[in-house]
Amino acid sequence: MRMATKINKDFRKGCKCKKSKCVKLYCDCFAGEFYCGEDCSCTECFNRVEYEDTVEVAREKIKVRDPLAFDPKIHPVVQSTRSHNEGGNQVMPIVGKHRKGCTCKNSMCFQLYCECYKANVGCSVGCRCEGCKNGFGIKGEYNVYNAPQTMRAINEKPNDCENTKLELTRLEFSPPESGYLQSSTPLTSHGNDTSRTESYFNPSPISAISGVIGTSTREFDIGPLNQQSYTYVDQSMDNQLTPGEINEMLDWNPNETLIYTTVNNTTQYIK
DNA sequence: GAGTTTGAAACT
DNA sequence: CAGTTTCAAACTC
Ligand SMILES: [Zn+2]
Ligand SMILES: [Zn+2]
Ligand SMILES: [Zn+2]
Ligand SMILES: [Zn+2]
Ligand SMILES: [Zn+2]
Ligand SMILES: [Zn+2]
Repeated sequence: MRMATKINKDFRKGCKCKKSKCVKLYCDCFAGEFYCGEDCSCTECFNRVEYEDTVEVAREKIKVRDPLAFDPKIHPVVQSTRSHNEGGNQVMPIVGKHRKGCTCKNSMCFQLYCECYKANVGCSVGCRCEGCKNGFGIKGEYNVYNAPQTMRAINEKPNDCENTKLELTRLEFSPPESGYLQSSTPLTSHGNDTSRTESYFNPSPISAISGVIGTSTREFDIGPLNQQSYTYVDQSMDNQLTPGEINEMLDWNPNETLIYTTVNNTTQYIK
């Protein structure tokens, strides 16, 4: 099964390293396991194919110190799900968490100095930032960007929709404090096109007022064992209200239980 | 472009 | 681990 390919728009702009010789993690090219290219204006660069042995030694040395050094820094957070076929489930990571978290002291996490902000993700429990003002999610604040990792998707038929093609995907998770949140999105059938754009509903109360916050375009593939896989072509966040602003508008208290369903594009609060 | 600020990476 | 230094990018002017 092929893994999803991330397309980073700012990908590979070229480094300007002077002292690291581009064989330390200071160099973004090296850190991303890329050789330096034409766009780089580095000095005494060893991060080139002709020095591949040197590069390999340098990589291994760093891996001894930290085996995860070259792993992705941003881990996806499952925040939306939709059924695609009988019993099938596709989950889409839109947002993520920084693996280590940041340690910002003076930039308040709203400048590109902050690795979380730079990666378009909110600060999470792993961050040790001070005075966090990360617009994607403030550390400790309960919002979709700080979504807990314990999430599961449950597909079921709504009570009075037995004879329809409607199916509900219920996303459940336990908020950090207490409470219980449910979100439902109606099943939609899909055609034979291999590339398409889908909209996803946020599992938090954000969907109650703004609906779509993220879109993705992806290409489907049928791999060995008839497994469905896909490659991301593009992802974007449309609604740029911060989670904090949205939660404030909703007067949403994470300690309260909120249950609602969305059927035929109508949101109904159960209580 | 030069100089400053910043926080991750590297080092002790 | 913690404290310090090094480093390249982000930022400012
Ligand atoms: Zn470099
Ligand atoms: Zn480079
Ligand atoms: Zn280089
Ligand atoms: Zn930060
Ligand atoms: Zn952070
Ligand atoms: Zn922060």
